[in-house]
Amino acid sequence: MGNEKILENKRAKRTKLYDAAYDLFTSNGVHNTVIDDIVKSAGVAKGTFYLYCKDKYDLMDKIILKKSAAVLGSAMEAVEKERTEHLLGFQQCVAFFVDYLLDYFKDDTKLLELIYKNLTYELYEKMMNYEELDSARNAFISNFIDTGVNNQTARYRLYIIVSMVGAVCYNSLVLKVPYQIDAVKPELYRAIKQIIT
Amino acid sequence: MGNEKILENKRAKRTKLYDAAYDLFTSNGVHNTVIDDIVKSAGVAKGTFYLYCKDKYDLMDKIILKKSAAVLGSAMEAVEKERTEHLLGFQQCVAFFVDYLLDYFKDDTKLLELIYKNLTYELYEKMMNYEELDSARNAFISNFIDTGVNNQTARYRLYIIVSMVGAVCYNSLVLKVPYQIDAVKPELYRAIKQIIT
Amino acid sequence: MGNEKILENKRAKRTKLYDAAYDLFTSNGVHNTVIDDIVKSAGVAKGTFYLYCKDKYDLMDKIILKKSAAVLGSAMEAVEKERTEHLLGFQQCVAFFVDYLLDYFKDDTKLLELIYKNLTYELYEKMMNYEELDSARNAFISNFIDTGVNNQTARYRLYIIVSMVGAVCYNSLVLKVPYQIDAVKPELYRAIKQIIT
Amino acid sequence: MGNEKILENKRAKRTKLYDAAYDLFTSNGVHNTVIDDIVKSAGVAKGTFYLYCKDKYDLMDKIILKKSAAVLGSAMEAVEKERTEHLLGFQQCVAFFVDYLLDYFKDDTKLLELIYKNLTYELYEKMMNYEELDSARNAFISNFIDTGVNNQTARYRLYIIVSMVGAVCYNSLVLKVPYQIDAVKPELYRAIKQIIT
DNA sequence: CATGAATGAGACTTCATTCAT
DNA sequence: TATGAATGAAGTCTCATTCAT
Repeated sequence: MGNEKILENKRAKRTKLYDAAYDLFTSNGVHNTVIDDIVKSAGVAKGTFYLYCKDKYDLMDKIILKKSAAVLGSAMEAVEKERTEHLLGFQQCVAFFVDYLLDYFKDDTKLLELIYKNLTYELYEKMMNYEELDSARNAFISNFIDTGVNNQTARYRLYIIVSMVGAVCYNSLVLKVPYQIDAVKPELYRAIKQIIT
Repeated sequence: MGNEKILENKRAKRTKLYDAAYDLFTSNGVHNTVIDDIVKSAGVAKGTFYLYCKDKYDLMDKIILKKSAAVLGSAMEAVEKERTEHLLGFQQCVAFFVDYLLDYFKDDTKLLELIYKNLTYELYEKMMNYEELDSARNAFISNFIDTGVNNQTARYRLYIIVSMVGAVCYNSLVLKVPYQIDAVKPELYRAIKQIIT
Repeated sequence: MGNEKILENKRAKRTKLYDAAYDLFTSNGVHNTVIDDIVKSAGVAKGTFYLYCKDKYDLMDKIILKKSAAVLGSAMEAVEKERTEHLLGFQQCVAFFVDYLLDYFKDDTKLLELIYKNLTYELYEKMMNYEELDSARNAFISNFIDTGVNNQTARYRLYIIVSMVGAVCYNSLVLKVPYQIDAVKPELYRAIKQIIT
Repeated sequence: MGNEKILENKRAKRTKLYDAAYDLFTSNGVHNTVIDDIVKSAGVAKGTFYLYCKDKYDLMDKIILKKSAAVLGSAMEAVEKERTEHLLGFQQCVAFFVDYLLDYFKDDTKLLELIYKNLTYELYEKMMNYEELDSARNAFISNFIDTGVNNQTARYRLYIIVSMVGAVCYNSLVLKVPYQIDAVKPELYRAIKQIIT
């Protein structure tokens, strides 16, 4: 029945809004993007915007959440595939994971910037409630524990590694100071290895 | 002559503007502070603002620069004092330096937030041109080299450490996720030590 | 046949719309009630609203008309019952009538407000075309004439009394200034009596 | 100095806004007047509006207050002049006062409508705090007391008279139903006299 | 008849910037 | 220099109404 068509239409509208907003947010910044830009670019009426989001920042949060989950999800998938195919050990898995993200964000520094600049407590909490991520983190932690550290320590070290990698990525890829990512990479891997060991 | 007094007056106005803006930026965020708030709080007329700054973000940059330099300067001074008084080794100096900043920002998370959220390429470059910081960094690097690494490697490791400490500080002190700074601190110091070694 | 059921359904929808709108109009004011509120509260679709009313103010008029007629009708009924049961004289009838309305609106000031604030020429005319009210007024007038005044004078005095009672009610019950209705009541009755005499 | 000119300018702007708004409010109704109409009609920029009022209803309140005070003030002045010139008694003063207002609003029914439709508790309170009105009311009350009633009773009767006159005025002049003011006037005066006596 | 997603005109409000004094 | 009233472009958000299903 027609219900199907309507739902399809709604999905299309939402997608158009998300895509348009994503492009504008990453190209011009959230602050410099106005709702008029978004709806014009999406080809919908202004009122339609408010059927799908409370305001600009609500839309931004949703986009960041969606994109982050997508990136992390594909990274985790890639790690898992590599691990089973090539029987990677824990350190190799971590290195591969970091490598994957570095490569990804190298080609999409704008997304990294969007996420990094707009991460808030609330957004972080929401992100952590994504079950897929949770399972990945647990896998990470349990592998870590196998190396002989206790659970809490493993969690702290993971946190430190993630913070470090994120910050280096952001500085080198987005701010582009003071060193290019490729130059720092060997030392970054060494640091990770040192922390894990 | 009166010239002196006029200059004194101007300096006072500028100071009032800076102080008012700093309080508002850190309390309510840069985005939520309008120029009217600043001039009202500073007790000067709106037009006066434009005699001293190009716009809100120009003022913000100047404030961040000034405050950052002040914090880093006092940290470096403290390290130097401690070093000569207690004959600290390199690792101890680094630990003391990090400790100083952690303590400082624990009591002033708002400044950390202001700096972190608004750091740009341009601002970073300007900050690096402060000679005082430069000399400190050089001292750091040369100490580092004494441990046996080459100059470039030392610079990369310093960069990684600074990024890591900054990110952990920001996450734990400003976003307050996922762990409190005091809980992570031992592992953070261990990570620094591992990277230095 | 199903025709019956359809009509029943329509009546139910209309009733739901009226009831929902009445509650919202009296709780939040007509101005602050939007059509979305009404249809949501009534549990019907937005388009349905336009099958039953031209717009918000059309619905308001209908509601005011219906409610006013109901209140006046029950007041008149009560007077008539009292009159035949206790053989009330003219002045007593008037006092009883006013008393009835005062009591009624004391418990439903919101309705009084709705009526008073939105009474227009058109609405007044429509209200006067309700035959029940007409017959009541005629009874009133003829009783009045029996006291010795001519028809036109009776009508003027009735008009003055109604205006006076309405205004005092509105001020004391809705605006609640400057005096409470119970305090003024004795003087109000005295005034009515003086005008009738 | 130039200060004078600036103040003069401000006063002119305020006056232009008030006058434009008054004309629009009375011609088209408050609801149908938008801020754009007001500023266009006043020949000022939209932002200027917000230098002088919080919003449309704030401006309305101020206008009602100002106009009401002006009308009541001139009525009171006229009564006083008449009283001293022709040695009017209390009843004659009341009649003259009512007559004055009736005449005034006959030529300016729009103002009466504006006041009546938008009178609120808050506005009423503010109006009562105008000292000029207060002194007039006190004169009225004390004259009333001279006729032998106690203070509270005098106040109640005054309140009833004001309500009655106001309602009859409004109905007859604004709604124009059911009788013209000139036809009802004799009975209205009789009613006042009866209440006073 | 009933639905509710979509529309877009239009209302309100803010605020960086200017400029006459 | 210093002032602060005035500006008006630019933004946010609402909501009555339509119409395809």
